[in-house]
Amino acid sequence: MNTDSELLNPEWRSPCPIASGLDILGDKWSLIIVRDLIEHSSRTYSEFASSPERISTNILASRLKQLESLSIIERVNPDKPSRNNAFQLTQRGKALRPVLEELGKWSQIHLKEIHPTIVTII
Amino acid sequence: MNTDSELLNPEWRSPCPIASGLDILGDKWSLIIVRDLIEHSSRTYSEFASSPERISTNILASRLKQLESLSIIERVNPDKPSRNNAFQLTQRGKALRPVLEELGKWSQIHLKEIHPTIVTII
DNA sequence: GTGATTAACTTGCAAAATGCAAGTTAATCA
DNA sequence: TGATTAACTTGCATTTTGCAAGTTAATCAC
Repeated sequence: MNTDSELLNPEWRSPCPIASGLDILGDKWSLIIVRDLIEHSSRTYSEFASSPERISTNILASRLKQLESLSIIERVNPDKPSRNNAFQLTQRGKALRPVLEELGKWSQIHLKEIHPTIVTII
Repeated sequence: MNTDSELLNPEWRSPCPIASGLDILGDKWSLIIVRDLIEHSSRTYSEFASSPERISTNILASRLKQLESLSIIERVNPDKPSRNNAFQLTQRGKALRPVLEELGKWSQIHLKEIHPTIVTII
C-alpha cells in the first residue's frame, strides 16, 4: 500500500518535466481514471471499477488516493461520507486534457493496423 | 523477457484509443526513450543507459525491442552490426512529440510546487 | 427501529514486472 | 593479435500488479 510519505513526496528521477510527469502518471491506470473523469465529469468508486478496462479494486483505491494527494482529483462532497461520494477533476486534473487528446489522436492513427477493434472518435 | 508473441500482439484492454496508447506506452520508461530521441535525434544503447534517469540495462533492452517491434524506433543502419548502431525515431515515433510536449507543459506548471528541482524549458 | 443490502474499501497471497550486479559476446582499437 | 568495450543477457531479490475474498458502515425496505 501507499504510505503517507510516498503520497506526499513522490521520488523524482530527474529534473526533466517529462520524466517528472511520468514519475506520477506513467503507469497503466492513472490516466485511465483521468480519462473517465474527462468523459463523465464525476464518477463513483464502483463506476470506475466497471469501466471496460476492469481495474482491480486495490489498484483503484491506491490510484485514487495518489491522484487525490496530488490534487488532480477531489471528492465532489468532501465532508460527506464516502458512500456515493463521487470524484471529479480539479483544475490541475482538467489541464491534463490536451495530453490525453494528443495520445488519443496518435493511437487512432498509429495503432489501428495492429489493433483491429480500436475505436475512432470524431 | 519479452516473447515474440508479446511483441507482435500486445494485449489490448479495450477499444479506447487512450487506453490502447497506454497499453503500449503506459509505463515509466518507454516515453523516456522517445524523449531522448526527440532531444538527440539518434542515440546508442549506452547513451540511453547514461541518461539522468538511469534505466537499468535489462529494461532498456526490453523496451528498445518493443518500441522497434511497434515501429516507433528503428536502427540508423539496419544492416550493420549492433555495436555503435544507434536508434532513431520513425515517423510514427516522431508523431509522439505533441504528446510529450503537452505532458512537459503540464508538469512544468503543475509539479513545480511539489518538485523543487524541476526544470523549466522555454 | 431493525435487518438486509450494497458501496467503498482492505487483506492475503500468487504472478508479473522491475531493479541490481555480474557475466557473455563480438566488433574494433592499439 | 591481445586488450578494450559496446551491446547486450542472466540470475536473483524486491516491488508492483492482479485476483478473490473479506470487512465496514451507510442506506433502504419494511
